[in-house]
Amino acid sequence: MIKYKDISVLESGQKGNADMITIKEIAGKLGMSTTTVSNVIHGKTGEVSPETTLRVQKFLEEVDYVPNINARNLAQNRSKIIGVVLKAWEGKYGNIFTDPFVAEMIGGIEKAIREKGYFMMLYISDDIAEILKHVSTWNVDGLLLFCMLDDDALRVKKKYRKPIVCIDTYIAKENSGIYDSRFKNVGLEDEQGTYEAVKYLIGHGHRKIGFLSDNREGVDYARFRGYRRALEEAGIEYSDRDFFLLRYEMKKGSGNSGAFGIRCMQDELQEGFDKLAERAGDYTAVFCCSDIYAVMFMNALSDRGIRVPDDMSIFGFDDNSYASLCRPALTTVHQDAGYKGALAAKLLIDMIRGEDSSKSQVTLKPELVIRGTVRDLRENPQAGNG
Amino acid sequence: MIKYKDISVLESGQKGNADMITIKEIAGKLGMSTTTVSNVIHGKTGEVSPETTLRVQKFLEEVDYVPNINARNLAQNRSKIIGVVLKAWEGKYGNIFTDPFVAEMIGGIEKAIREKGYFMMLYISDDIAEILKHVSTWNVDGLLLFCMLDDDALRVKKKYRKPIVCIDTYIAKENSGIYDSRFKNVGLEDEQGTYEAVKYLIGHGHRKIGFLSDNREGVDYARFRGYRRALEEAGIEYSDRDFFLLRYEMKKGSGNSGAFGIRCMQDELQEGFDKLAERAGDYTAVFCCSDIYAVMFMNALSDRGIRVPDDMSIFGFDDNSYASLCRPALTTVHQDAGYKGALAAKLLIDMIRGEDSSKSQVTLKPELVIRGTVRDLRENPQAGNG
DNA sequence: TTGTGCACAAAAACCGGTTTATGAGAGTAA
DNA sequence: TTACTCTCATAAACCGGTTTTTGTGCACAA
Repeated sequence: MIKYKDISVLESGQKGNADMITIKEIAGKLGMSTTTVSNVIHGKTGEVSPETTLRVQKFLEEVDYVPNINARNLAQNRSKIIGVVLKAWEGKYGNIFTDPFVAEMIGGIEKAIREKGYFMMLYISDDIAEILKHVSTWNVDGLLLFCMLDDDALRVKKKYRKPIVCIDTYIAKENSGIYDSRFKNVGLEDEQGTYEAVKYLIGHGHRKIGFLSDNREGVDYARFRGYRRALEEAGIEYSDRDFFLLRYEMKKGSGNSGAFGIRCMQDELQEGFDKLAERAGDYTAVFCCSDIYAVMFMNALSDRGIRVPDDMSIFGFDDNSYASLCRPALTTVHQDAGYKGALAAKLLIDMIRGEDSSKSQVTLKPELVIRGTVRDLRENPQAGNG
Repeated sequence: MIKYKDISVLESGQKGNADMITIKEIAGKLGMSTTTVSNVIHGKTGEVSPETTLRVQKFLEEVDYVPNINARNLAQNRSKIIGVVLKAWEGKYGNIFTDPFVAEMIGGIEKAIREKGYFMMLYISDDIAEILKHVSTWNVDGLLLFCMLDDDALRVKKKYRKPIVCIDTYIAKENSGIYDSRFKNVGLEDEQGTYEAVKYLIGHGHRKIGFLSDNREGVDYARFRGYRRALEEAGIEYSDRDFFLLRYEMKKGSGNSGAFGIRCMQDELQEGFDKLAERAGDYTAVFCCSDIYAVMFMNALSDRGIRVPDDMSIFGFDDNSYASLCRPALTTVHQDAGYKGALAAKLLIDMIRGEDSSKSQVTLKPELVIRGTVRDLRENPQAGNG
């Protein structure tokens, strides 16, 4: 009976979001077209006379006009939102943010995104199918992927048509062709960093050196290669027993049955370390793939009376806040998580803006940070080492 | 010359987001109206015949149709996004996420939001003006505020017309009227928790008890009241000297010049604790307003040879991951940050959905967690206390 | 006087969905 | 036969912006 238009005339535009004034209403009240108002909003001087511009600006200010972002995004086919996706289980040790490395990285990402005038949508899931489903609906301008292995990253790329930057994804050689103007990676020289760390241990007289991690993929595998290289170079033999593998299971009965390694439930991580600590006797040093694991391992050692660094030396990785706060402070491989995240975000936004920076991969360099958890076993330590 | 429509006819709808198929195109290819397709998508059986429904569903599957979220949001005037806003300086100790309490809370929030089918936009700023500016443009369905004092929360409420839940905002009595169906708060019995902690210290023979914090507002002020109450009850006098106040400055020269307290730059926090530790001699125990400060303070003590708990007892607050990982493990007041965040998110989404749960404030109860940093000073300790 | 170009503003198409109003045809009761 | 209801489908309005196209009036050159 009554049509939309009639109603809107009757109620003079009081529909929908009642307290939001629209550009049409403004144009109506000022007796001009929406184009003119829009032009003023976008600072298109030259299209509008100075007087009109001023009049519009004043009015906009008066009514505290805020554009409807959905309408704007629809018209411009963008969103100014960056999707940040972590592929992670809940509770490696609590939730993924509790890992100081992740926390620092997210902080760096958030800041970079914000400073570039974008916004950040954060999404965590272990289920790649779920991730794929959402990724295509979000309509975000770009994607930042973290904790994602080859296959998953490839699948996301196939599904999502806009720019993507991965952090710490190690694309296998056979897939390395996927890097293009729409897909980049920011990583770290994990292998080299670990190589130098283990070389440092060897240089300080260690020969029985364990390698501690919870997996054999991605970043940790790169670190493992560095470890192996350092051992080989020093003529030290490696056996699988030297791999302090801690497999934890999300749910009872899950987890692929690896040939070796300690198993534990995700919420009983410390128990897993306690068991690993039983094997410590044969070693003088253990390289740990993350600081947090290093700290938990140190606690397990200390609980059985093994002192660090007197009885056992520990090398960590990341140099996160735990490393400097724990006592003895941790000797570790430093990487700047915040910077890494920020860099990835910047690369992504450059891609979104079409300012493409030729580089398809950026690889940062780690640094050793010597603190108090490595003992010098040499009989005549050379000067300058400690 | 050539109008839009002509072009679209010529190119058969190949404009805009080239790889996105629209509902109109689908309707065209199936020879039906968009209404019908839309009805199928929304599961409005009863409106569409079973055969048509099936035919549409099959086709949607085939072309892997994904609705344009901006168009949908515009039409429905919603976004399915929750805005999570932290008012924080960068780098209290790194960035705000590095605080395990915040990290755990964000984790809880993210999970709750995701499980309810919403998405999370994260925004951090110390600048309330900037926050206000964005808050009104985002068009998110609801807002979760954290680290926000009275005034700021009120200003946000004034600017943003949809549901808001604050976490740990202590609305002063004169403003308590702001709680309504659009505004709630989730908090903790901070005063009571601290009261019990300090009472525990007193019960273990401590009389000279310091209170350590970096501010005198919000949550920390509530804790301070609990501390004072416990002292008073035990007839212990308090002087401002007992307040171990650590004021840190974001930029040189900023910071209101308080009457007392140690000052330091934000990136020299440990130095600040070192100075605070100089005053430790007069005390047998210090209650710290957060675990992270407790750990840093303990490190400062240990650096000057003061042993915990032998020479000095420490009580923390939060029971975050540092508390259990540091050695000696920290005696502290436990609160479940993840749960707190999740609860706030759930409350908010209930409000968005119109399922209002009468309660305008939810206050959780803390618990003491006794570990190894408090010494029993009594000459004849009663049985059952450690 | 007649173009021609320019500054400015308005009209209308468009983004891609959702939703209301309308209608056609079949079945049924009066 | 008429009227009414029901089912299924379509047309068209609508959300609130942006952007292209068109139009008008005026100055200036030919």
